[in-house]
Amino acid sequence: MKRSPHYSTRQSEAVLAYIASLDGRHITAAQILEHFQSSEGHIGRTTIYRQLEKLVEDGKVLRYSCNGSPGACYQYVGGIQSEEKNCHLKCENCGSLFHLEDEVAKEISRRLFEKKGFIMDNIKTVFYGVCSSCAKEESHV
Amino acid sequence: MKRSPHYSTRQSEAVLAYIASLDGRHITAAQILEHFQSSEGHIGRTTIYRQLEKLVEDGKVLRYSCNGSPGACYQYVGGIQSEEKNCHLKCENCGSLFHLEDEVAKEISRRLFEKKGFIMDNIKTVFYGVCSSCAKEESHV
DNA sequence: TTGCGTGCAAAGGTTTTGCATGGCA
DNA sequence: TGCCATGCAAAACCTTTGCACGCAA
Repeated sequence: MKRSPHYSTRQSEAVLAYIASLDGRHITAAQILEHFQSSEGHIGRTTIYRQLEKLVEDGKVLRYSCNGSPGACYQYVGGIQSEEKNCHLKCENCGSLFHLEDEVAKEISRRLFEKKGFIMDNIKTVFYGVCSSCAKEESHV
Repeated sequence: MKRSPHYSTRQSEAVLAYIASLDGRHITAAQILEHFQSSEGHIGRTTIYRQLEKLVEDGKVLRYSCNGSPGACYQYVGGIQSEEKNCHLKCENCGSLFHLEDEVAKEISRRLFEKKGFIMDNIKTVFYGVCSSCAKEESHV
């Protein structure tokens, strides 16, 4: 659980910059790999996986699987969660990511503790579902 | 996207029966594989994967990834993808997976809907954190 | 100088595919 | 009988590891 200090390298900066530049959209590991194979600033596969691992540990990036397809997806959340350590809501329809107010998160967290003695990790926990805009659209169809 | 008619075979029945017998608990592909390697009614790897694929297409079974661990998880949902299915609590320390009582899940779900208009997907949502037994141990250390 | 970071090659594990055979309807 | 299903072996994937070298602090 302890974190070693991170060195700043060309590769670590580039991976973070790239995934952060997606503005919250998610991307597959394969796509990241491909991006850094082709662009002039080549980065090895191993390094990319290891940087992603660190970003996930740091809570800057989320890792999850997209719809049963093999291969993980990554999504930058560093900007969202920097101040408050909030949970996220992930819309399975449009892919948008929302952050949950601290108040509600705490309430849920407390509930889980009372009922199950479970200490929720706000950074890692992601609620999946359908966001309000998508729910509206679906009801029209 | 079209479905061919399915033949009923010893293997297809056995796979469905096994996963349905878990009463909603999920299971990894590896565990299913193992089960049918060892039990007297041996079923080949390929067949198991293909049966699972069909069950997922039919909506009888859900496939998702358990956190970052490689390998998919499957869960029987019997065609009713209702809001009544349980969420899971995943302990980041010991790795145990717990089920969350329907009552609590509903409460949380309702809260998210009220506050954010977000319709939670109970099946996909996983709460990460530390379970009660691990919390106790940690406090002793 | 120290120890983390990098990247190649190779290993490890999961899932899919080719193909000949078996079995349901 | 006509297809679909099965299962072995092998291929195709995704991710991690071993190891020697590079480089930030």
